[in-house]
Amino acid sequence: MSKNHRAEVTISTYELDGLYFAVGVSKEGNIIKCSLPKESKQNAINEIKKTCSSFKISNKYQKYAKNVCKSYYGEKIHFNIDIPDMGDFQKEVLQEVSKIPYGEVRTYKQIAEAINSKAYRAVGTAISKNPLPLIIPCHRVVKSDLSVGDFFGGMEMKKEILKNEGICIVKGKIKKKVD
DNA sequence: GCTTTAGACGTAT
DNA sequence: ATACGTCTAAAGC
Repeated sequence: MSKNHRAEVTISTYELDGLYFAVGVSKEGNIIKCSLPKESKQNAINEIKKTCSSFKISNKYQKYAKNVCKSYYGEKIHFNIDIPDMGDFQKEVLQEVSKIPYGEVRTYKQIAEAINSKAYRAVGTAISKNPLPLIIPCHRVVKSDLSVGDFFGGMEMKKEILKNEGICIVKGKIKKKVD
């Protein structure tokens, strides 16, 4: 069978303090996948590789990887992204999630309601498949009782990211800001 | 407070 | 058709 004309993805990585971040960028220049911080460069790259059949590694988009890193450490970054090929429902969910402002959280229920659905669990499922953690801030989505909830990279990581954004967490629960 | 139970619904197999 | 999921609400301990 002839060839695989699947779009080629360029993978770039960035390292800080022993943590490796990777992004996969399409030909059009959109980030289509990013990894959470990993302990090795290879792990970070593998995370991207899994989602594409054709790729090359280059430092061309290192700045994007760096921005992902910055977001992890609580810097407010704007990315121009394009939510990739997925079902409508999933897309709506991710779009809604990407609207959550820096330093704030929403619950799964609120996300469901925002798109006129009662599918709370499906929202969780959709978010779990978020290809762009940190960029699409799924870490800002928490349970209705304000406990942190799950996360692809583990609850600890979710908590850390939220703290880096200045969100206060006490005993695993989001603490409303007092000002 | 914690655990179980049933409910709701998109997705993967 | 069946099972599962980053869930919720209600009920019982």
